[in-house]
Amino acid sequence: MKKSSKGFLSDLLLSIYPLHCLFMREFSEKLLAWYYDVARELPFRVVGKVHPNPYHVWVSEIMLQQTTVATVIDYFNRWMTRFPTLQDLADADEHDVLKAWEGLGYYSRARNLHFTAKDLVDNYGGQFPSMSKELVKLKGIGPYTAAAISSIAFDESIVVVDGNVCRVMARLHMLPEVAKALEESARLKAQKVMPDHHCGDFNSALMELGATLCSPTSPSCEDCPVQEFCKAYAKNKVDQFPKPKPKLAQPQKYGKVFWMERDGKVFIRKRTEGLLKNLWELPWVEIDSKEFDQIDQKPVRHVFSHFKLGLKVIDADLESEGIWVEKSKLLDYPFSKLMLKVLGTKS
DNA sequence: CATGCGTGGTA
DNA sequence: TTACCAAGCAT
Repeated sequence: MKKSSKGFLSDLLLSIYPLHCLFMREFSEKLLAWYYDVARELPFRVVGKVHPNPYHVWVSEIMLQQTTVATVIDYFNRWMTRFPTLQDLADADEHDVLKAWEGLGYYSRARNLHFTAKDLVDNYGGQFPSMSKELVKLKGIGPYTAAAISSIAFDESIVVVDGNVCRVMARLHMLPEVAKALEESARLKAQKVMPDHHCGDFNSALMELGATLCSPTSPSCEDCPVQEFCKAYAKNKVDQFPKPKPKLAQPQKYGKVFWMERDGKVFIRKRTEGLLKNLWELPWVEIDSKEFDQIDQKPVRHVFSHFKLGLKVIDADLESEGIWVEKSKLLDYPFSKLMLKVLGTKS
């Protein structure tokens, strides 16, 4: 390399690279300092060092998908009592796994958790891979969860990109994208300020910031540890980021539930596919709003992720695929929240 | 890449 | 009451 070009490069690096480094370090250090100050004690979190138990991290991260911390805490504690180790989960019956998940929603998470526990025991020597690029191959583990496990339990320097991180990055850099495109922009921006160590803490800090100060509505910018880096704040446009994505209306559906009781036994059936797969239910069919209105019963209403459902319960006596269960044994079976509401009306 | 997949909290 | 949204993944 010629002397002149080397000098030019040196000048360039001296003028740009240190600035970038400085920004990176300042941002990360200020964010981490804030997090170490405000971090809550949680049964599935260890702050200040690498988490010693990948199984705990895995289970908690799966539970935390689209689910609030407050809801997860009790489920996590009960789960670890019921299935203390990966091996315990691998050895369990799916019935018991779904029962432990009952009420938490998105039940494929529980089915995949069980599947992957067996997969890890059978094919990975019961050990978790430490790299996110390996973890992501496991069923139920996507880019978010893979990065969460590898950073929190193995200190891999890879960012998690969830709704919080997308929102924080969208505001810091005034990112104009929405949905998938925003996720990729946010990933690039976040990875640039990702430190080499304390990676799990850094990721947790980013998410905690989004979950508390940098909230969707009425963020607390005055208390923000990284306010000085925020472009949207500087331009007084925090409320314009991230850009809202167009949403579609949720259809309303109706149904009638058949309450069948003989000799103290109640008829239930197991769902075998699709929505709420492998959970149990009282038999029911979808009906139109006209028939729904003609049934003189107080409706049970429930909101699913993509439609709303109203159900009315009628006494019936017919035959179909299913089993008869003692009323007192009904709750041994895993039901969705919807069915628990329906059962609640009959007790 | 858009859509299907639960539930609870909050404005 | 409605609308929105929360530490996503599979297909």
